[in-house]
Amino acid sequence: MRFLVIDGNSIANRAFYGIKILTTKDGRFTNAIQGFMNIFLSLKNEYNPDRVAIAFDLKAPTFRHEMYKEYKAGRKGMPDELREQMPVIKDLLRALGYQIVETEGWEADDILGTISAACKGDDKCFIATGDRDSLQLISDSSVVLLATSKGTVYYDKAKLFEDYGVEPYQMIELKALQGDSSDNIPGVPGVGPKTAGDLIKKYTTVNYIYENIDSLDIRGTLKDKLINNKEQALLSHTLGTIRTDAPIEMNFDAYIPADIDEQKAIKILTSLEMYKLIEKIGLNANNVEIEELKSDKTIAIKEIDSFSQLPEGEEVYISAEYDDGEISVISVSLCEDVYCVHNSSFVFASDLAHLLENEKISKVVDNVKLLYEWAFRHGIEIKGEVTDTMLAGYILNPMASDYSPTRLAAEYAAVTPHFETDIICAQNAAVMPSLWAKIKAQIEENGQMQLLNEIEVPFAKVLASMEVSGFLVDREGIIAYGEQLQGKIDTLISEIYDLAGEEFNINSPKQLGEILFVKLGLPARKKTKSGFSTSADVLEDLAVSYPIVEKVLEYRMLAKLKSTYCEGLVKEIAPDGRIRSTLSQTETRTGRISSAEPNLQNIPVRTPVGKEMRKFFIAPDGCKLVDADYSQIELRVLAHIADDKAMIDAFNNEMDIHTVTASQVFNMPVEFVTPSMRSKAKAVNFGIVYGIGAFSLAKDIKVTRKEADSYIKGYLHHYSGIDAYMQSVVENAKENGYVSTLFGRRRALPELTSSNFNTRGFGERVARNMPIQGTAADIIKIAMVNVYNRLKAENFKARLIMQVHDEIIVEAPDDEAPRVEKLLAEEMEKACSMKVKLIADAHSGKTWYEAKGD
DNA sequence: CCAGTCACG
DNA sequence: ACGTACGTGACTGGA
Repeated sequence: MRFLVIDGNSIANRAFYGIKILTTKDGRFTNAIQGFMNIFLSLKNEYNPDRVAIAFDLKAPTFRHEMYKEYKAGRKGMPDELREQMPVIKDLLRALGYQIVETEGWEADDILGTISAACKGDDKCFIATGDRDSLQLISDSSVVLLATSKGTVYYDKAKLFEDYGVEPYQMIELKALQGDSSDNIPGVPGVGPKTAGDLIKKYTTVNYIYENIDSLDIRGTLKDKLINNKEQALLSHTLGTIRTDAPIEMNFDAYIPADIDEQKAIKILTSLEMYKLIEKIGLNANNVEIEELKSDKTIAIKEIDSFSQLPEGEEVYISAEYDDGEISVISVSLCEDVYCVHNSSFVFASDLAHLLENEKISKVVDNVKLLYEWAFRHGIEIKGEVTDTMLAGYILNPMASDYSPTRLAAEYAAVTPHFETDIICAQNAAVMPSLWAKIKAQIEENGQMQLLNEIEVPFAKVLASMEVSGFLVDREGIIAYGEQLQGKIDTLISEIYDLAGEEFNINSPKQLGEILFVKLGLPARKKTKSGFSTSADVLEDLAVSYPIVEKVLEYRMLAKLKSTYCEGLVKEIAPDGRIRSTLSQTETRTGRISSAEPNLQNIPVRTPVGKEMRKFFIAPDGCKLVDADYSQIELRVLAHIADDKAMIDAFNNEMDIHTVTASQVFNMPVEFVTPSMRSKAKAVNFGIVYGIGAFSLAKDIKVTRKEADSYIKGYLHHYSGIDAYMQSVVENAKENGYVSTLFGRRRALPELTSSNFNTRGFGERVARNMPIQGTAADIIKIAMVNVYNRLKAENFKARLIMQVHDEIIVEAPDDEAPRVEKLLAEEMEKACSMKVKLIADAHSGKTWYEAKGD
């Protein structure tokens, strides 16, 4: 028999504090549930038990504690965010077929004790808990699986002896002497882990010590302390002893897991929005009847050979599966039935074109960017009204990671018909009509229809065109540069080894920390859980005094350039010499886009060596790159949203904002502002946008916290509109549960209701930042859609190829470049009219390096 | 698979 | 008393 017995309270606690905040859309906390299930499932998989019990405390004091409940009274109650999750964890475990064990007046660890004590011989007991108290339960038949912040640690007698040098039962003796503040067990004052360990290793038990106190080699103050606190020590011994006689079901066959109640489990998990977990447990939401969600309608999935068999309709729902950019199978729902066409005939594309180019048919697509890309590659234009469920899902909740129709249908409780198919895009198409009805209503209610149909959907087409275009690079140039870097890297490596006096892996922060701070004895500045911090801001301070540190920093910079940029980019170059990044429209929580495989939004620019990389991003022969970027878009947006007169005036008078800020923060005329003052003011401006604290600002610009604090005070005093805005945005967010941009994009902020100081602080900073970053993201999207449309309408050959948050890159024939520069700046500046005007600067050149202009 | 580090806005 | 700036993605080492 293999019995897994779990301290439910303790594991839930671990999970709650170990996982960052998670909530459902309507604000129910779920992080403890999620974490509990992750731990539970991995334990179950690893130890494959045939009996399982999950024990929970049942409030009222136990006998053991009743006598001494004053000692327990100091225990912190659990926070509400955790408390509300406990019943759900129990319900879920029951639905999955496991026994919950709780007995009035007994704590979970007594239940663990009772079960483990009954396991003898071949009956093995696996005790899972986050509480070291339970280590006393270890025996030849019982082991403890201790959940820690770093994972689960397996404790048997040997491991316990290794760590504590005592037998399991002696854990009680240790605790009786050293006490446990978290449990309000007093122990003997002045005796800590060290003394307690020594005493118990030598004399085995507390009783033995007291019975022989005068004949033992214990003297001085220690002896006095022991004698004076004898009663307290014996009391602590009793308090620390886990009982093994809890009145629970002792016929262990009762703990054999029962069958899963699929209906119930899926219902619970769906309401928790834990779709991944449904799969992980091996359930399939689609195969299960969820009465409330299923309509009585049955639809057919019809696999047809040709689009000519498709009935006519005015609104179709489209989901496709792609294989390397080509559609392999596409499903079209006309509300009634789903028609599924495999790409098996040479007329597939032209047949599909008839559907897509028919402007009388409106299309609801599940990922319109991919369809636009397919259409671009086939020279097809999608006509008629187009909208997208994925983008709609993102607008409603940018915190999700999966926007597939089946997942969204579960999230939005769409009424789905009965259907049966293994084809993914058919499953998607089948749920799309009801899903679209649901989310459309929600989008309308939120006033986000414009955001969806006039910004995001048209923007998807722009992104598609950029992805199809790609960015031309100089492959040979990158390779040559990489070799050049390698030469310097090799030199640095040998110099570093010389200075260190041995060879080691410089890339390993662990080994590097060991060399620098232990072997060479450099002054270590604390940091990180797992050892010394070797991050750049720590090393920079040391670099002036220690050549090896300077070399390490240089090594790091070059190694990064070589591995991430030279090697990483070369791998991604297509046969036509172009790099095609994936641009995601639903990745960020603020409305920005993200670029991946490769990321072209973080190509070096801040250092001269790094900036060289941009010389390899080029325009083809006869073309130029035109690059335009916004000047201070986020601060301008902030000035507008906060309606801050001083900042608005500064911008509208075309002042340098950092200099103006410096003159205010340092209280002097602009002409006396020094570069160092300007750079500090710049840091304050950035900090303000991020929701700043004095501590972090001080760290960033290396001034005292007090000074940093006075900068911020001066800033908010002068820019009083911003001061007022920063307060009101948080207040409103607390009231509404979300923040939003000028264009109605929202981000929910469940963190604001947290009782945890850090979590709440994070929520407040996000509340201050998201409307700014998000509005700027909205504006550049609008600009890009307008640029795209104008380039097309005015018959330019120029095409958009990249976006880097406040910067747009276009590839244009030489003769178009000057006009494109103008067009770009113009569209960017008029994308949004605010109290502050927007400024965009455009430049062109043969390479990205040249086109950057500064 | 995560933590540490570092590239960008 | 405590931890401390927003948003991303890629690479490396090591559990």
